[in-house]
Amino acid sequence: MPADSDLPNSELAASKPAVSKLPALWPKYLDVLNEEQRQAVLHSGSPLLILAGAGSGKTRVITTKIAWLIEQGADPRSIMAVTFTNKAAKEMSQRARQLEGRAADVMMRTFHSFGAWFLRRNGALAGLNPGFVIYDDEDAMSLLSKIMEGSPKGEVKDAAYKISRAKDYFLSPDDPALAAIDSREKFRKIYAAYEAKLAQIGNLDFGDLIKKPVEILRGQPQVAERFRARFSVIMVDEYQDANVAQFELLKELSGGGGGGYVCVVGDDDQSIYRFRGAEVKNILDFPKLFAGTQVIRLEKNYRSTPSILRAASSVVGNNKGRLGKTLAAERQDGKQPVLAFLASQDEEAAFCADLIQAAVEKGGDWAQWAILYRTNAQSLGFETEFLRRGIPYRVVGSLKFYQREEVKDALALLAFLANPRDEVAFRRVANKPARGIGAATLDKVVAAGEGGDLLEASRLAEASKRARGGLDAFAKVIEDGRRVLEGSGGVGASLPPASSPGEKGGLSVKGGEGLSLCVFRLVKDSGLADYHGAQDEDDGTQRLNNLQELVNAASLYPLNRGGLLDFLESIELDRSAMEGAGEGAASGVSENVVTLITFHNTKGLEFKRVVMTGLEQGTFPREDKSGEELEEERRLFYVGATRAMDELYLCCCATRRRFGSTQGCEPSVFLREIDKSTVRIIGKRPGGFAPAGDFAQGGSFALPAKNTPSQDARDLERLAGWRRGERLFHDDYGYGEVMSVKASEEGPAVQVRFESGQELRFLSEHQGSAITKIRE
DNA sequence: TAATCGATCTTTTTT
DNA sequence: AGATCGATTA
Repeated sequence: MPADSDLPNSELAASKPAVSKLPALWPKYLDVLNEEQRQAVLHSGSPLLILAGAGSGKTRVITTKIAWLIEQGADPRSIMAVTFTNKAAKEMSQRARQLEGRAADVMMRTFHSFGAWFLRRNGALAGLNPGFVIYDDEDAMSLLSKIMEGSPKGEVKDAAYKISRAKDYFLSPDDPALAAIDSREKFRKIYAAYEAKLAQIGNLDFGDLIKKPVEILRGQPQVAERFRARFSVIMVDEYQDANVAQFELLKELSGGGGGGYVCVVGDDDQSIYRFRGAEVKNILDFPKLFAGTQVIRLEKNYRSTPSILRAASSVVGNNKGRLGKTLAAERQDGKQPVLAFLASQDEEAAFCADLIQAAVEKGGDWAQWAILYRTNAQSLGFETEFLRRGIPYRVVGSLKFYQREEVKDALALLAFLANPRDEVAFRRVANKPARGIGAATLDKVVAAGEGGDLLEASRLAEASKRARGGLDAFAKVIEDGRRVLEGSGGVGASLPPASSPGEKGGLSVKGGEGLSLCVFRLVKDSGLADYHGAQDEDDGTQRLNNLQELVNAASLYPLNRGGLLDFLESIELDRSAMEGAGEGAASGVSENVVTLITFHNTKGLEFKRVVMTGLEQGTFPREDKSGEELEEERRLFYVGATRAMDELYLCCCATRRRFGSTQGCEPSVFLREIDKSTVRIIGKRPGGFAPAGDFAQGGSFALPAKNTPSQDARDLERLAGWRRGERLFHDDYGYGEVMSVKASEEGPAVQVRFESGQELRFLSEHQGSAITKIRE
């Protein structure tokens, strides 16, 4: 748990680390570091930029540095370490504590979590509602669609995206630079209206969690002073993913480098969040904006074998906009990376399952394996196959749980309880389950509320008799919930819920602990539990179970307003928070299971064995990415490949189901770019064939002996597995088309013309060759 | 106001 | 293929 007060630690804030005598353990901690790592740990004074390649011991450096600073006398509470993901924050905190127990008091959070923390304490100064609830993208969309009523969904989506980007770039509606995002006056107005509405409701979106703190720090010098005094050390991990607003926040908190000590760590080759505003420029320009910056490069890779590293580097090397690092492998070479051509995505799943099962039979752990894919949707095929074969797995961060309708509904009830001005939440649940409140009535209530308390408004607003009954019922649910929460309602408060907890309806409160009681009460009394429970009956879903999980998760929070806000915040900011919370399994402890994960989510992780799947044009890289976007995809490939310690597998399918129909795929450009000498190519490729004559380099060729000169063309084509006009991909020559199939002394031979214009003759039926058939 | 049936997309990636 | 959306109908 991070320190919870923002009071300055004046007496300690000033204590700058001074290199002096080392306590007993320290030689050990420092000895395991290489020269550059040690320099980075011991560095002090000027701003520091650590350019850390993949697997170069970045986290070790940061955590050791934190421990070192504490050891040197810095107050842990004066140190702030910011990351981008909760997972990274947790790991950093854990590892730092292993080195130095007092690191538990260091503020280690994500940027957004820090922003929320800051705003709860200082937002009131800027007229913000300290009881704000955080809107996710979906909530922001529904708010916007109300503002843009009548516009097609696509336009609303577009506007929502642009507003989000605008905030990433620290642009307000009145900023002239907003034109860089959308120059239309119409957009500026929409953005302004959205901001006004959000302010009136008193809630915040993700972008606000960064942007508002900057505005407060700029507008309220005394607050800025307090924070600069409080934090004398600020460290940022994964700095290549910082957006402009986050950079501004860093500047304000650190006093522009003139105040505390600033240390950022990043790798331009691993910048993969440009699409949401990350600016590699931040890392390139850091030395310019923080005067006197010292740069330390960590270029020794301790994670991967040389051939894995070479494969990864050969691809990312095709990018133009790079600082250019040369990562040196410190490990001995091991198993060559394998490039496998598969016939279909089903074979891909089977291939992965085969690999894993074979390895586990030889005594390996499931947990050594990770399956990587570009989009979350791809996890399904693997899940099905693994389930069938009994391979234990875990899908990381598919964030499905909080996107589920029933969970969003329950959260909306809580959000409305926390903030009765929350129009989005109100509209979502007021008539759920149906209480006879239609769209017209909802509008009436919102209008009557005039941006104020909608609970009050639902009591007072004019409505038809039927709608009146519905509104009263809804209001009662919320009022009861409030009474439970405040515990001050005398009679009503400590009383058991109207429907007693325990059995009925399948939903229960375990021991009636904490906030669970309130969540249970709301979900039950609103009728949501029964409503979704009925759905389960109909189509065998698990909605009630999901609601139960939510109720259980709430038990960790106290039954009061603060607990409610904390609960909602933790859910919005850390969607993985609930993983494993439900099954009662020992949470936290890593289980022995295979990891299914998107490329993006693997950042900062490592696995002994990694399978990169879906390496086809259109899947990875996605669609027609080009220019800077293609470079980002390439970096994503690099991130994925460098997660592997011992073994790396690359899969490319000849066909893939997309939108219902099966389509032929061409191999990813990344496979053309990859250094072929570092990978072993395999593939039970139907119709695959071997290069003939001069091109039959090495390898064991099982040439078909049969050769019947009398065969007609059709037989030959069947024998060869190729027809005239078919398209194919050759690892060395690229795309080509079959011109003819003829008999030869060595068996059926296929004449291929490549895009380059070059024509080559190949023999058919060969294993392990360099050609893939492209299926339409 | 709610339910039902076609038409129309859908898949980025995350805080 | 499946979900989602919107217009049409009860």
